[in-house]
Amino acid sequence: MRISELSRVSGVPLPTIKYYLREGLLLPGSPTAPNQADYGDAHLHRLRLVRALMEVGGLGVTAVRAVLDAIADDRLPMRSVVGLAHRALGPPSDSGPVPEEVARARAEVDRFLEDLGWQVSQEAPARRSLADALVALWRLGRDVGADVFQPYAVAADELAAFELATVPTGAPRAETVERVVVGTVVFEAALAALRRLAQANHAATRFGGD
Amino acid sequence: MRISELSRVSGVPLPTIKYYLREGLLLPGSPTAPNQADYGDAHLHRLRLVRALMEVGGLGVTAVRAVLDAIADDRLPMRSVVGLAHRALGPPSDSGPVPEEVARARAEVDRFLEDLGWQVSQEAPARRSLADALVALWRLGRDVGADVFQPYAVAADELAAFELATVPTGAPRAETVERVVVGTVVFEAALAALRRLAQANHAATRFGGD
DNA sequence: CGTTAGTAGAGAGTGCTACTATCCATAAGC
DNA sequence: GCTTATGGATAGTAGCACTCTCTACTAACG
Repeated sequence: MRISELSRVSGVPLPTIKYYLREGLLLPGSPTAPNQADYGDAHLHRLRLVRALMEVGGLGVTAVRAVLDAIADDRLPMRSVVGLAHRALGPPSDSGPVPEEVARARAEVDRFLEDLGWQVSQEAPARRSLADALVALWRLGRDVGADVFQPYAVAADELAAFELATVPTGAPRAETVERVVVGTVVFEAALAALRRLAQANHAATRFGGD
Repeated sequence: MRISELSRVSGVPLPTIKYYLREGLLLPGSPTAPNQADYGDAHLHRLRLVRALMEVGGLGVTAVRAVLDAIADDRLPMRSVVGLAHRALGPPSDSGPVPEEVARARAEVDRFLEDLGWQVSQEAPARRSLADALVALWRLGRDVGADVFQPYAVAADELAAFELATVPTGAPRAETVERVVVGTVVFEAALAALRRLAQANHAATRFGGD
């Protein structure tokens, strides 16, 4: 199929597809002439993957490229790919000195995770995200420890166990990797949406009169 | 305290505080002279609230303003405030015609929520977010119904019930409202982070050998 | 066979957002 | 009285995700 058909089928504007090609998010089609190239189902699938990561997951172009590169690299062991996807999703990295409050929160989060018995890389960006959430609570006057997250940790653990268990075992590597990455991104958005819906439901009964 | 002290204590750059004042995110201090004003603890707290919503929650300036206005408006019933906060967090709104696939996903999500017995406003933006997640799965070749979200809905329901139950009853309205809004935003980020950490933990055992 | 529409590739431009810099007149602090 | 800080306002910046425009072609249609 040609680029215009790819645009029509996917619903992505043609200039945007060209932009993705320039940015290396899409592989070039196989050229049939100096000014003509052919795109296949693989391109369509990849384009949809890109859009899902950007629109549902909120990733930027560079983050998407990082994820795609990790998926494509056959030498990487599976769990590194998950780690790389998390790195792309998470905050960029430390810039400048870390306030004392944040350092304290990170230490508390580290201890909390250790108490849970979770084996997580020390560099996982989600550690910092969690610490940032704790700092935000402190700054708003909530005098809490990392153990406020306990109920969330229990729920997250159950969900993660379920998710990883439903990943098929025998499938080819690339397929498995993509499935895990898509699951990470899409179900994160879904979980957030469901939590808000559940909140709205409970708020109706809790604050119904007021 | 003066603006420079507010900047020093909060860690927010002074020009940024001025910007927030211009944008109406912060109330002006009480003027002590034509070019001097005094800021109190309320300003500091509000500034921290703004930063938490932006940095942890990822809200934009306009969304933050909408949330703050909703909090401040005493006439609004409590559950409307929650709804407004959700509206600020969620996708902006429909622009242009809705693809048939999306309409189908929305219908399926609506039926799913009805089956759950949840009482949620038809306009809740989280409905659309959830439908978007479902569409993304479809486009990536996963032939699933809205019931893939079942385990997530169970977890979300438990968490929401717990969260709303821990809101103190007797507190002044403004305090309660802020607590609920902060909880929505901060614990959403925390839950996402914990899910990734739990995934990393389970991935280590699941894909340990590879 | 000619006309029209589509194509690859690449550089420049756009619109938006969250800041950031500069200016000025005035006021605080030593 | 001199340096530094302040409020208020206007203008400028950086980054991002596109989107436009241009050139030199070529495919498809009547």
